[in-house]
Amino acid sequence: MRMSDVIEDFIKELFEEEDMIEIQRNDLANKFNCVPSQINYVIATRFKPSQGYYVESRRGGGGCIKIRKINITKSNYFMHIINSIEDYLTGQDVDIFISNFLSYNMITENEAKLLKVATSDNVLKIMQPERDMLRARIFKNMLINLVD
Amino acid sequence: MRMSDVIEDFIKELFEEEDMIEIQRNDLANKFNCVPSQINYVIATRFKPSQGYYVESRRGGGGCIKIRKINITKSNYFMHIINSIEDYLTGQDVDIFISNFLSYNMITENEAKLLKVATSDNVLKIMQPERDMLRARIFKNMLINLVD
DNA sequence: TATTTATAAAGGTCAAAGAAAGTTAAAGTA
DNA sequence: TACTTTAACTTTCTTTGACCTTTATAAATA
Repeated sequence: MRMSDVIEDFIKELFEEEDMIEIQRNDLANKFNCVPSQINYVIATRFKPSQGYYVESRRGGGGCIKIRKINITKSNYFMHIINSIEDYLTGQDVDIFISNFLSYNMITENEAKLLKVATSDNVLKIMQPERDMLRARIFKNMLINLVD
Repeated sequence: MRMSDVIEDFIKELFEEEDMIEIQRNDLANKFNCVPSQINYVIATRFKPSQGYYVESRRGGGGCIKIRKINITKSNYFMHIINSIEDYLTGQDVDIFISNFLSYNMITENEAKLLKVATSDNVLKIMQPERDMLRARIFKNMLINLVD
């Protein structure tokens, strides 16, 4: 197992209790017997905002690195999306939503495929504008069921 | 016996215990005294998706190749169900299918909810017999996406 | 006492070296 | 001819180290 993965796991375990953790770069580097900049590497690659983490740090004596886990709860996120969808929805809109859900790890690959296919033109196969209307209903209702 | 066949057999033996295996290209090449790219050749010719395998890999230090074997019985089962569904499908039929899928652990709870809601009367809200027809299309197409 | 200066203690950046795996094309073989 | 083996080259990710910037604190000075 890569050193970076070990460090990543260690940091993620710290989040089990708290939403905001503080680490000291040199301490960590010491603990895992690596150079300090490897800690930066791990943070840069595994704790990006797109992965739901926000990092800030302070240098100098007593300095430290704070990592906050942005916990947009899944239900808040989905409810917001659901409310933002009007009565009609195009296939393109759906694609954009789904790729966002995936990049925020809100849904699984399988769930993505189900959302996509159940709202696809090929499957709905009815006239416009009823099709976009039906698509909106199906999509919204599916999302409601992903809110846990 | 060809080197490629030996390597193929070796990899297939690894699947006896697990559905997902991890190998290191250079290690394998070393073990069988061949060039690393021969491993790629074996994977490309013997572990294609059409042969029921799905491959992903990571480069760089500690990199590896993961091969997943898709569960044939599961896909057979789904394909059988899909083929057995005619042009029309009632909400009750759907309920029965879903509860079977769940009891055989073929799908997750979330997937079940998605299948259910995307085919429910409340959501489809169109006249019969078009409703049962649309339901059949949606349901079948969703299932197709759960195969593998 | 208040302000400046020096020093040490953090963390940051970036690029080179290293470690895998991927690609492709030529050569060999059945 | 089709499949296999080999090897050179490419891409991606990780590790390492040298050098930089910021901050806190203690010492020196006005």
